Amino acid sequence: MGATKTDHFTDKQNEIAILAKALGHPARIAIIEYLLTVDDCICGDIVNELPLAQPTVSQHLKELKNSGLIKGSIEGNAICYCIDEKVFQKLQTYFAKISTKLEIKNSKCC
Amino acid sequence: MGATKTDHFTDKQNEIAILAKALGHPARIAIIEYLLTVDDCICGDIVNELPLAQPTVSQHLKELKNSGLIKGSIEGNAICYCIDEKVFQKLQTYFAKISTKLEIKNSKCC
DNA sequence: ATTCTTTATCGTAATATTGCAATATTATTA
DNA sequence: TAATAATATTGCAATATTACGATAAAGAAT
Repeated sequence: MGATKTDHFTDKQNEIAILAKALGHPARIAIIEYLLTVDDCICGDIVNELPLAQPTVSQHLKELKNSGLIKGSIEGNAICYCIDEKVFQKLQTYFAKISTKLEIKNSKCC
Repeated sequence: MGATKTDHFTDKQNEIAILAKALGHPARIAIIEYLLTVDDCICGDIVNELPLAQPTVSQHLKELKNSGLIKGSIEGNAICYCIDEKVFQKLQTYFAKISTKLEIKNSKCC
């Protein structure tokens, strides 16, 4: 009834699903891609970059942070949001494994 | 509101977001992982494998299919659902690029 | 101290998702 | 053709997400 039944699945499955879900919105993809291009990662710049209101961007940043994909640190008056490399490594490894398994299977399917 | 503003983002961003969103539920991760382990990919087997009712699983399969991650083909009375390798390749490439960019940046951040 | 700047939170409306029972659909088999 | 089997769809309730205006909070600058 609207609530995901996380308890029926493995920790790994839930973990990947949480990360994928956090990336499941174009605004959050845009935030990640923006962070990849800049050295300074000031929240205000992200807000200016996106075609959404400040509270909306703040909410998206919160979700990315909750999932672990980014972390924020106070930088004087502003806040600096940065990508957590380790978490993206995890995703890369996961999809690399899937691709490898698919090659091995050699798709005799459908 | 509550509707995602896809028109403000690039096609590529929307594309990745759609794929990530489709993987943003542990049941759908479980389905993908199950499909990786079997040669036969019969819908009924997926239903039996998952701790969810048949209509719920059918719905999850529909979402995976709509996103392009799997495709279904009629196999007599049953339906065979298979992973679309190309789409997973796309995801792998995307995350590999991100990891590379992160390495180059060498995280002077935060 | 007051004002300004920056970010977060609250409140709320619109929409989407999750889950399942009941039912429909479609192909197979008797 | 009727009964069976496998999936899909419908309808509905509960919850989650998306978006934004208004407002709060916290530090910087005057």
